[in-house]
Amino acid sequence: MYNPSLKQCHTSPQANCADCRLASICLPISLHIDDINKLDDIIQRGRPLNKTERAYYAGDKFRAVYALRSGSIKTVQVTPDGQEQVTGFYLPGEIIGMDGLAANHHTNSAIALETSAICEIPFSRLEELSAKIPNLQRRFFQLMSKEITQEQQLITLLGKNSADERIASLLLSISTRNHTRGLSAKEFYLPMSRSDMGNYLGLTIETVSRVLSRLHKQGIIALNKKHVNIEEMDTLKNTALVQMDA
Amino acid sequence: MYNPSLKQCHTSPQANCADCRLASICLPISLHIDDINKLDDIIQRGRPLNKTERAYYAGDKFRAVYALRSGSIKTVQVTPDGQEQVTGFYLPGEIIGMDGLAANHHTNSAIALETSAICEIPFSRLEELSAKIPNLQRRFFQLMSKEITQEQQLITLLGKNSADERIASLLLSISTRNHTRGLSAKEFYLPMSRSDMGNYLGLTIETVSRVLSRLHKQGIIALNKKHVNIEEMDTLKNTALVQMDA
DNA sequence: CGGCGCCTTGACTTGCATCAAAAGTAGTGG
DNA sequence: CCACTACTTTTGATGCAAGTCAAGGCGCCG
Repeated sequence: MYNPSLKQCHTSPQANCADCRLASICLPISLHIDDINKLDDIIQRGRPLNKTERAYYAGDKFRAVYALRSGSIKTVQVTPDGQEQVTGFYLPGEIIGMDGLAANHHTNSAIALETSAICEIPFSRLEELSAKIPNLQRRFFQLMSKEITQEQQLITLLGKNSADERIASLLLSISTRNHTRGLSAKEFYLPMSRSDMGNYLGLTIETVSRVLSRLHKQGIIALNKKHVNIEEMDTLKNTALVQMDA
Repeated sequence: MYNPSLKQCHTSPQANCADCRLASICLPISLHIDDINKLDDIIQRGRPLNKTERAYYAGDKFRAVYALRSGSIKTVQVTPDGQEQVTGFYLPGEIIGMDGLAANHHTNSAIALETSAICEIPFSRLEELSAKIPNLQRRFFQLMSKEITQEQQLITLLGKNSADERIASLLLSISTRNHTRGLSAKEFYLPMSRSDMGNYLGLTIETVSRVLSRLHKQGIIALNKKHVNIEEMDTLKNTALVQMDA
């Protein structure tokens, strides 16, 4: 069931962390209420991004990380020979921009897949605050570590798995992450194009389309453009072999 | 030129960070001398690992991260269906174990590829110290971010590049990392087996062997078992297209 | 010197890419 | 509201890079 309340979130830009429906999965996890308010003080909420607009560009000086409040975002790297590689898809409550820390400039661009709202968290302030709030420091270390382990799962997927397994894994990843957000694990929209899926999974657009059609014909998923309904969850999980988790 | 002094490093287990030849590329970068000594106080140096011994096992409770002092290490993930995926190769001065932070247990095993010495850095102490030394906190954030960006480069490599490009990229990665350590960029030993290389790059052992033979026949590299001499650096760089950096 | 891993090489197969074209969808302006 | 254009997706036919299967070589160690 597609939950339109998500769409509405970016219409209340003044919402603070303490009230935010996503607080339980976002940066503030495990913080005391007064620490949440301190965090809230440094967060900047701008106007929503329209589809194809960018939160930051590859090459931009690194100044902040961003929490996605609503919508969805892809991160994209440009290779030296000018090709684009999609490095991740992000859903509300997830943090983007941590790639910029190492070299002090972003190595990815973050592009909105639909109208999206983000909370900008200036990094220098976050650093100061982390030094004062041990749980926040710990939380941020954890978020980066989670990014690392997730990327390792993607590496495994790209290194070892067939086209069918890759697609099934991506569908299940989005399914479980939706579920974590109180949405349906069974029925959801894919915010990205076939081309983005293929790029992310190391497949051509034709292969993505063929695999999705096949899963549809086999009755494992119902598919209408970007709207997916997982009809046989167990079969899909068997196909995936590897569960990429949230 | 293979520099045997590297081999000797693990024979001086009492070395401290301030004296360590690797300090300029390891965790202590940009720390004041007294801060380095504080860091040094929490570091534990055990006996060297023999080949195939593990610094930690996947599933182990996360207690520490580890700086590699000498030798080389691979990190390996086990997929649900029992296959192994090599997720990284590590050289002296590099930090391993940051995968364990997110879930509070390691998701990889760290396996010595040859006799190797490591510095164990208990994480709870590192956290405390990071809160007191801003440069250390920053440095550790940077190391994790670097891990993220490097993995994204590997994802791109696996998603978009041919067998030749993957092998060339790995050779160049090891070359530049050796160079950073004051060793030759041109001539070096590959510490890992063909099987490890293939596993890491998403290729079969036969393909790795064929590509290396081809590079050899073309005169781009000289190859004797694990000993590599890059004869035509520019050609190799052209083959790689993408430079995976240190 | 014989057995066991690791690596190389060759012959054959196959999954996915490539090429091509048509159908579907969205956006724009008259 | 429809016509027109441009983009995305689907489907089909063909080709190729890398996988699989198989055999043999090399080095190491007891």
